[in-house]
Amino acid sequence: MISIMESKHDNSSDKHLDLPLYEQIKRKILLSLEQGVWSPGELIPSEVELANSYHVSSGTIRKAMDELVSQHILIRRQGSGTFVATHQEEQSKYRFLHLANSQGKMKESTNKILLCSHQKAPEAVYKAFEMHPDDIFVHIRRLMSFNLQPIVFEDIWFPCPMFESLNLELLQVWTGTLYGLIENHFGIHMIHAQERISAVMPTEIAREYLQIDKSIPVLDIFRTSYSYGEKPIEVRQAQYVTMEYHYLNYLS
Amino acid sequence: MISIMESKHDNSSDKHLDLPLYEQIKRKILLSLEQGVWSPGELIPSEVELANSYHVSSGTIRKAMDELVSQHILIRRQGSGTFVATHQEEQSKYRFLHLANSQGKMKESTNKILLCSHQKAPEAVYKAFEMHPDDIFVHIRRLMSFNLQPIVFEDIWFPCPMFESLNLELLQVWTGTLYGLIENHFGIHMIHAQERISAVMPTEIAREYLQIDKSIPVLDIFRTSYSYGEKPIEVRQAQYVTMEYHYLNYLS
DNA sequence: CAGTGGTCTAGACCACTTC
DNA sequence: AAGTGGTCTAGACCACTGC
Repeated sequence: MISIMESKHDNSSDKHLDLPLYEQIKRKILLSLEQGVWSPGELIPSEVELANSYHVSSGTIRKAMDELVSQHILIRRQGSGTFVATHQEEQSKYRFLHLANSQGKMKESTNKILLCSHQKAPEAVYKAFEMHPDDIFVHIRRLMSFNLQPIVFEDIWFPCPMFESLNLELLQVWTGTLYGLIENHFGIHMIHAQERISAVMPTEIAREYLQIDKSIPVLDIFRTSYSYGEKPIEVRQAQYVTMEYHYLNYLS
Repeated sequence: MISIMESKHDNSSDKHLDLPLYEQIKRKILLSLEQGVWSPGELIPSEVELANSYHVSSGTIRKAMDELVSQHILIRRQGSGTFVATHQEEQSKYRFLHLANSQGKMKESTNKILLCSHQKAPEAVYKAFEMHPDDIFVHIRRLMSFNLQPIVFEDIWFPCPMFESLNLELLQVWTGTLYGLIENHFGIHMIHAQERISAVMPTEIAREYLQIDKSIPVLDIFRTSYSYGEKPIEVRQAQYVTMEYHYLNYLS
């Protein structure tokens, strides 16, 4: 295997000596994204330009990009170019929301912000961030409804000081998705998340907003979301009413 | 775009005139798998052999196979060849079981078959197969335990007459996974599944086997599994105790 | 019409497995 | 040593977008 360092470049910080070229390039692109060289939605250099600047063939660039495209990190548009993926496109609006009724689809949704404050977080939250009990977080509480029926009640946590400026007014003015706002105001794009799902009896406050009887169990969904660097960016704990809608998951 | 039909072959039933070559080849391979030309675990022809027999370059064959490999339909082993994927490898034993405790992993599991009979199925089941109320199914009931703790109680349904010969003795003799048995005795490989998850109070029979109090809610997971032809092969309804273990899902 | 990504080819060389 | 998949190249031509 020929590394970029040995063969052409004089990039003395290159640590990927034994990795295939396309893997080295993939990591360089990811690093550029992590460092904000290209922002969500932005056009990145064309395949031939990248091939020239990395001194590899365009086939190698394509192989590196193929993987990033399949991970929804980049988006190719034939004739236009390759773009940094964003949560602000219509198609990815429900990418992380696995909810459907028995007919398979969702009706119009509405989002109501119930509160937004800066405060300490419960243990499960600060531990997910590997932070401390006294650290301050932005806490957002909201209610999602489908067809005017309340379905999801959730508490969302972002760490300070990074998200210090996130406040109620911003949230209420913004008309897109929450992840779209995070991209727009902080330049951070969520690329994947993990959800831990269990069945519980709803908390009293959730039950009140979800307008269900206290005998009705709900899904408890604890999500941790990650951006490019594999560091957690957001944690949320949601309760889903699953009488009409269900959590849908595809296994492959 | 040049189709195989127009250019080289005389395959008069080719309907993929406008698809790229690699897509046409991918479908031909899938069709061969569906028709049982190659069985689970079997070695398929090498890339150069396939390139010769389809009259395309090896790069095109690779592109077709890349997609099938990423869908876990084929497995490449450098130096040995390309094989039809199977559920009998250690790595795919838990491919469809998204269960983990807070430490992230599962202890040893044991499977107890509670019953296996041939009978009519409830509405949700025969409808998922687009069959009729009077149709007969193989019904399997089983209990999965982790670390001796009962966690999953499930009712599994396979349609007759295809699975007529599936019986209690077969199940009790078999030491691998259920999907491994299905591959071994029926030559059918499950490639993906859909799960619909909700929170419910356990049924009385489930509660008894899962040894939980009647105040404890459980996950209700309705799974439909598919083989190559996108026709449903198996339906199961499971109840998961989520006090120690949780349903884990990765979003991307 | 220039520039982009999408498809396809032909072939070199490497890494690995099997005999 | 022979055969397999894995990496990488150089270049042709097509389909699509935007000016």
